[in-house]
Amino acid sequence: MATQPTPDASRRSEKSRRAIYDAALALVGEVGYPRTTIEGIAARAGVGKQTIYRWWSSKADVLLEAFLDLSEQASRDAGPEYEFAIPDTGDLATDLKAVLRLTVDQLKDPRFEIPSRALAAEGVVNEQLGRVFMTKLLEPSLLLYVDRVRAAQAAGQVRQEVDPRIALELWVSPLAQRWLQYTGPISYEYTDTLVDYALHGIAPR
Amino acid sequence: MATQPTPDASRRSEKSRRAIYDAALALVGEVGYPRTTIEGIAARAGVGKQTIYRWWSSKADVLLEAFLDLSEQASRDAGPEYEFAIPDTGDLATDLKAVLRLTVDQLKDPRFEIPSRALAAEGVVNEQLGRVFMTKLLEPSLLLYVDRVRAAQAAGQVRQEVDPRIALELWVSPLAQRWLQYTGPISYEYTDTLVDYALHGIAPR
Amino acid sequence: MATQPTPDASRRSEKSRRAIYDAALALVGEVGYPRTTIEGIAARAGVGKQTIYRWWSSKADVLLEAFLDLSEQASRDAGPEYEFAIPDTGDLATDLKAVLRLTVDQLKDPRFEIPSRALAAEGVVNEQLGRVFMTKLLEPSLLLYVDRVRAAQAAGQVRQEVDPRIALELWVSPLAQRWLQYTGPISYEYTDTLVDYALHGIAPR
Amino acid sequence: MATQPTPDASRRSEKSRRAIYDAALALVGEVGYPRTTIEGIAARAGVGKQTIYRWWSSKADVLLEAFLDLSEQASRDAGPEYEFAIPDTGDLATDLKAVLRLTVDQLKDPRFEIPSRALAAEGVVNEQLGRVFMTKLLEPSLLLYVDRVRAAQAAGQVRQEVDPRIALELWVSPLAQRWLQYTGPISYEYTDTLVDYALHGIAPR
DNA sequence: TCATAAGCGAGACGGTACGTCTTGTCTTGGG
DNA sequence: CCCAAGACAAGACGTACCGTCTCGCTTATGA
Repeated sequence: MATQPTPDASRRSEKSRRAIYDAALALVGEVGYPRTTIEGIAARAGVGKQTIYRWWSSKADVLLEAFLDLSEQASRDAGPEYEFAIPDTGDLATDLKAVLRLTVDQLKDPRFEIPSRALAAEGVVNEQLGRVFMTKLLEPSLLLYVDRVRAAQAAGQVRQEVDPRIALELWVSPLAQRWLQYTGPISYEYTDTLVDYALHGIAPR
Repeated sequence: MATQPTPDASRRSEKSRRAIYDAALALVGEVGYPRTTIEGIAARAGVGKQTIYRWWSSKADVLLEAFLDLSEQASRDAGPEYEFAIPDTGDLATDLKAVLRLTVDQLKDPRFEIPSRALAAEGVVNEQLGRVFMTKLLEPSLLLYVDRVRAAQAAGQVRQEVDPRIALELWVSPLAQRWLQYTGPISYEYTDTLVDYALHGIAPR
Repeated sequence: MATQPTPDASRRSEKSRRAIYDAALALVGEVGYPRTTIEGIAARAGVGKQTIYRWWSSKADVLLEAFLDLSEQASRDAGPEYEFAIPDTGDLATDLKAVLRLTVDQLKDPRFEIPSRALAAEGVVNEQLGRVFMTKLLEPSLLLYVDRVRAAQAAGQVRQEVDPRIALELWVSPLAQRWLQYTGPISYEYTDTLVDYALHGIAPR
Repeated sequence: MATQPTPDASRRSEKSRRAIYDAALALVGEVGYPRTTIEGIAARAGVGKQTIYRWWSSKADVLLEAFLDLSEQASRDAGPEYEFAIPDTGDLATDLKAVLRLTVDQLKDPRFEIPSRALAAEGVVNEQLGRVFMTKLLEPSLLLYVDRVRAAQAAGQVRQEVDPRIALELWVSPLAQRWLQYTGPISYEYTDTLVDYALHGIAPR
């Protein structure tokens, strides 16, 4: 993410950065990722192209940071500890279903959908970006599930030998794939079902 | 005088089509999807650009057909009914683990990996292509799982009320996501674990 | 003047060439040579930039050909043998003065002045262009003087041992320098004087 | 807060000025005028760009002063009254031929040739610069010729009614044009011939 | 049998965007 | 308050591809 001869970050224009984030997100939302261009972002942000090339290495990179910034902002707006924690009512199924319903809502919020879909797509084909996308955006959310599953193990609601990192994929991945690859519709009923199958399996009990 | 709308398919050059498929797959493998261009495919195939534009609507479209063709070829080579059927030994867990191990191998075969990753990525961002990709490439494989799960239901190995279309996502989606989004390593042990969790859940039995 | 991989001249668009010539001359006239850009020419001509880069190697090259074309056109318009011939009334002084007066008029015609000044300037600093400019534009006119001086030698009006190629510089170069380098005003009186000095010298007769 | 309009010349860094002159002349010599950039001069001189923009208005302006400085230096080095005076042996032809031979040598000295050619070219197209170039560099030399011709008139070697300012163009301009526009080779023999033609004309005596 | 109309290779065309370079202005921190 | 350093908005550079458009050249009927 470093550029050619190491520009001096302390002199960086905060105003330009903000304008670039805003322009990038707006354009992706309006015309889609492929038709969003660096020239377009620069023009919309009222910024020279070089200012973009100085601080980012690619369109994907700009958008990734813009989206990261958007997420952080949303977190801050939502209040300190409140959001992005998984509730622990004592009943794992109930808690997972609740969180997944929120996730369904968020996946359908166009404010997030278009840029995150664009980034996910780019990450599929561009491994470097994919890994950053995973690390910075996905991983933190997944860790919350790991914690919740561990708590459930302590409470005797999940078997001790279960690997939480794999367990969470039983509900996260199906939802992710339906969303990303249009392999099926997304609904509260669907996520509820996923949680049930994940907890109890499909075999006769 | 209408040129584009109705090219006469009966006069189509089979040689050019083959050359285009080969060039497209070769280029995607060598330089990656984004740096594969229609001009490049045409030049490599020794074909005029118009010959590509006459028969396909986009780079993604060319690559999709090329990949479809490659898959069919592979099927034919592998023998008539042999491949792509899920075995039915009577034990669902055993059968699924076996098939998933084959899938793991195939995902790591570069012959398939690069083009299918490229198509999957494009499909994420381009809904129309995504749906074709889903319908033509994914769906047929998924249906095999549906059939196998139905058989298992008939044999009393899976609960009657389970929706096979959702059940299969318990093992297919986690694997797909790890592969597509680099969210974790892929191994036989991992897929075996997925099958176990899917069948019996993570809750105490 | 050849471009990268030898474009096929027979397929060249005459319309585009004309449009480029017109746009180039117009722009040089309106904003001057340094602020005339290839992008500007392309935009004004309604032409892709590549069409310019395909056929010309530089802005100077475009303008040179445009100006050459303009000159040829002017010649054709003026009638076959009529223009650009030096009259031969039998009196060298009279003939030279008449031609130089026409030259003075032409140097002051803005239609010619701006582009030819621009080309001359570029030719000063760019030897390759300078030589083409000399060969294609200046030389033909100078040869007319050579012929006229030779005729005068035959008529006994100029000494036999005089080199016509040098002689003509006695009136052409002073005029050229005043025009190019603003070293002095240009008038009929001035050119008349030049002819007198050139014929009879400045020493007492 | 007015920065540009009135820089305080008394605080000007002499070291920077010298470094800029040296860098400018060196770059023009090495890569030619068009590829000499203000950024390049600043970098080479170890100077901020603003230091150039503060004191000069353009690349041409920098180079003009640098060249002027170089000429003055050369004058000083050559001794007080010695150089740049036209000898007066009593014979105008002899004196002019001698001076022109020195001029020929100087025109071929690369130390002077590249920058002065660059300045001359810029002056052709940029009238303001052209006039400064004329006034500061050309005029002083031409005045020497005016003086010498006047002396010759007093001595009866040149006709009284001859305008010295025009007379000198008979030998200066042809030489200048051959040099600037590559219209012919430059040699001692050539300049000698020019002097002869200028003094006695080309008509039979 | 032979014109005739299609597909084809080639590649010029009008465009758009790329990533780089330079301009002239502005800002920061050091002396 | 000059200076070195360099970020900034602006915009031209020359290149790469896009998708459309002609050009001649097979080639394969169908009149």
